[in-house]
Amino acid sequence: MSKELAKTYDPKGLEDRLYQKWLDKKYFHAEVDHSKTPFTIVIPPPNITGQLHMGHALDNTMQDILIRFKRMQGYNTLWQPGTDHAAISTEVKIIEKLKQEGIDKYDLGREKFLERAWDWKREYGGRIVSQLKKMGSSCDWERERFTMDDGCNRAVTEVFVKMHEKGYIYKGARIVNWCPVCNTSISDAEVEYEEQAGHLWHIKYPVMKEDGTPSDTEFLTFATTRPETMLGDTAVAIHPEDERYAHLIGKSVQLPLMNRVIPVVTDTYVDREFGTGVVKITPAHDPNDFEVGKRHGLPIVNIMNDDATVNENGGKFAGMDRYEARKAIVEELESLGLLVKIEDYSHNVGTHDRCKTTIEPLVKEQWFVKMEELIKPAVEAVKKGEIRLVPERMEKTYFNWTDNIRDWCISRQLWWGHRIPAYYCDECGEVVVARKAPEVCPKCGCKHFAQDPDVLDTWFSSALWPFETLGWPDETEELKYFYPTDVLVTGYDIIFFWVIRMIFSGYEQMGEKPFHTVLFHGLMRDSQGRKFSKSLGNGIDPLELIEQYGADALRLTLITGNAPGNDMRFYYERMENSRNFANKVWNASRFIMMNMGGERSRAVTKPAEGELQPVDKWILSRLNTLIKDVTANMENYELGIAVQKVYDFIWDEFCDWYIEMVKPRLYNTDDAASQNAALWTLKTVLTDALKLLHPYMPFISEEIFCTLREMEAEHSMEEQPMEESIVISAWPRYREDRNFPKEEKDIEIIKQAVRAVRNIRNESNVPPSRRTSIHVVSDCDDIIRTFTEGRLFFASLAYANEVAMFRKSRALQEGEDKVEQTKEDGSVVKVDMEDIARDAVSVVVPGATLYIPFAELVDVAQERERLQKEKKRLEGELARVNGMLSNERFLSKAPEEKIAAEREKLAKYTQMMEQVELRLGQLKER
RNA sequence: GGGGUCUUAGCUCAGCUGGGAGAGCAUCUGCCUUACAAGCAGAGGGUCAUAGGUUCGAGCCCUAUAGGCCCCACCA
Repeated sequence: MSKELAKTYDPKGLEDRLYQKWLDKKYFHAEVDHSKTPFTIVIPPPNITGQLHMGHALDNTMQDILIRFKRMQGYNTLWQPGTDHAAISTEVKIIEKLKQEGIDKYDLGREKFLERAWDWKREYGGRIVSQLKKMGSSCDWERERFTMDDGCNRAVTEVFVKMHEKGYIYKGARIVNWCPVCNTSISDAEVEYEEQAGHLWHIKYPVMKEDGTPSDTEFLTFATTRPETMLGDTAVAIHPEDERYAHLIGKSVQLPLMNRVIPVVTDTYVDREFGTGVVKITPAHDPNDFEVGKRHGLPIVNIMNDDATVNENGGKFAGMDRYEARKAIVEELESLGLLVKIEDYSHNVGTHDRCKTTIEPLVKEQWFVKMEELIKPAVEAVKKGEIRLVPERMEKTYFNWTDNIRDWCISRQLWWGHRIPAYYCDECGEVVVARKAPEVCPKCGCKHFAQDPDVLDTWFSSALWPFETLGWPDETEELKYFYPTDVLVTGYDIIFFWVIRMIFSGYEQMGEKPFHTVLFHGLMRDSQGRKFSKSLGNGIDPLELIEQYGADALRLTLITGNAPGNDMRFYYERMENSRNFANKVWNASRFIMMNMGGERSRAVTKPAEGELQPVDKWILSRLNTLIKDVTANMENYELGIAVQKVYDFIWDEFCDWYIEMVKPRLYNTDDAASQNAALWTLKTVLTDALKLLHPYMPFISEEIFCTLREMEAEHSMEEQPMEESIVISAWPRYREDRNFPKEEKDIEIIKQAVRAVRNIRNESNVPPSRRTSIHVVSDCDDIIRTFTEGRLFFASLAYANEVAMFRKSRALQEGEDKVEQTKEDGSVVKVDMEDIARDAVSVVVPGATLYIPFAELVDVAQERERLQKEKKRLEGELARVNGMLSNERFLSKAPEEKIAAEREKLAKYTQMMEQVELRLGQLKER
């Protein structure tokens, strides 16, 4: 392996190589180890049909960041991976594929179909996994699971049987959401409501006379959005206190077209204000009507086949599609004079979230989970804070669902999935729910059983994911050690489908929460804020982005500038910026290594504290603060904020300031101790910065870390050797002995001074080639010392061609009137301080004033304007600070530090004001 | 109908417990300076949606209004 980094940063090759190394070294593998604290995340299992999309990329990046962070902190981390069989999605895909081959699902038969499904799983199930690896996900792949592997199958059966025994699972005829295209029932959560323009048909039914014949004059008029369901009407309802219809209570109406006589019932469900205050009741095809029907003992007339055509109960309309029938029925009613009017009406129509087909409410025998009791611990857990939702506002959404919970329809009329462990006796019809097929009917003793043909909702098995993947229902060591898991990371869009169901399942089966924190992220959108979708063709393939920019850049892009739970737009510009940052890190590292190794090979040793120069202490201190802040942010799941701080530190403070400040020391002096201190600081800061960056950008940080380590092994006398990989290195710790507040302050002042000089030069159009002399007057010893002894300051300015000479002077304070000035040819002359003051532009920085001769900065008018602006600003600041400090309530209430800070500001501003006024006075004199 | 959320620089968004308005991109100026032009040094640009309120002090807390987005809900 080469000891040097390649000339240019190129993530290609590098990333795959490192990932393979991590796998070989088994860094991601976790074993039960009671000497360490576990930290566990279970992956939201991607569908086997799936391909990596931006949502996965974001989701997995967040999880990987947390896992890598905790791993470095010394936790025994397990990121449990796996895939989901995705019952309906997969089944639809396979049916499509079969269709292309000209094969019909039903002709093929269940067994053959399942074979095809397993083939599919074997072929494509691994695809998403290899794509996750491309992202750098540090999952324990040796523990990969699948929701339909043997263990999960056992778990599902176990839960089903146990809950059935407890009475939590029951079978019953209920209104279910039926998808006529997918030919299955679906749960409430899978129904998506869509506003559609429709019509409101006003129809009237004749009231029955005493003699049993329909009246020609008296009618009950009502409105409906679905006239075709009238074929199944079994009553008409009015409000019990509606005086308009009081005389009709107990009477009947004739159901036209079917010539059925149906009763008029009273029910408070009817809203007197809406329409005519009359509602037709179709118990078989409307959830509300179903309830009304139950209350009044009305018959249930199902008029619809599973494919949404009218069945034999629909009389002459039998065989028609639901929309054809609607048309025919309206026409016929019109011809009978029973259609009053048609209004335009827009209303919410339920559609199936997978295929967008309008769902049909139907009465069906289905399996349900009774939610009332189950949900209680799940509600309590969040209320008591046992489970924390991040961001907190998700609790509202959570409770909104739990408060209005309805029984969960779990049976699906599909083939791909967990088959329901219910068996029906061929002879007597007895239902046996058991872990294994029964041999003998407990009721009639016969030996022939047929298993329920239905399978379970995908989410039934997903709900068990946090414990079934750890070995449940067996009491494995893993289960005892890793459960409850720690954090669940997922999008807020599946809070109902999955999060809540995992929580109540955890409490029900394990008697314990499945995780203590749920970290929600938002949805990824395109640059125009639209969802990524196939039909829009606006999808962006994360794999292509990785190919072009690298996984590190993609990860950084996804995590920056994003708050938990907020949607995020994707911009290529941001990818470029991330890649540029990676390049920056790469090059800074190259610079450091160039100086450590190669021809100028030096042994870097830990310097004595006295050998560290103020700038060294400054950057070490800044790093120390950074470590503290970033760690706190990450522990609080503020990943975007944390990485932003690392980014700013590396690019701004470390690269643009520290490295520049240190260059002259390395290039222009022979002071070995100083050089060593600089190199040691560079290396130390880089190493820790890389560690802070590693969870976000694992590949580049590892590559640099390892290269550095090799150099280190050769050149350093450091007592603590670097770890063999950054993956398993120790997270940097905040150290009191690396706090240098004084140096931090001093260097901040120097930075301000440098900026001020640059500014003036820039504003005054001083060409870079032009050298400028600057004289410093200061009452601050520290600054003078930094300016002089820490030559790096001059040098860095010189590097930027900003300062040629620089001499200390306390002339004004000391009463001296001459300062030394070194000319370019090296000769030293004495210059009158008064002359300098009069003929110079002054730059005021805290604790010092810099004078730049006018001769070199010509525009006096501009300078005056600038000073006046500055004066105005200072006046504002002073007013603010004075206001605060003269406020008694502030003084009594505000914390000491704050008051002290304000006092400091007051002093600072006052001093600055004096300088500005002085300078303005000088300018006038001229 | 209920709830959530957003409105901050030209664009997209950060801004953690109330105390000196930020980033990326875009624009303008000047630099090929021996890690990096995927770069460096600067500049311009904001009455933090509107109106009230609490507070010594509000982008941040409260109320109302306007507009956008999202979720939930059985008004036929």
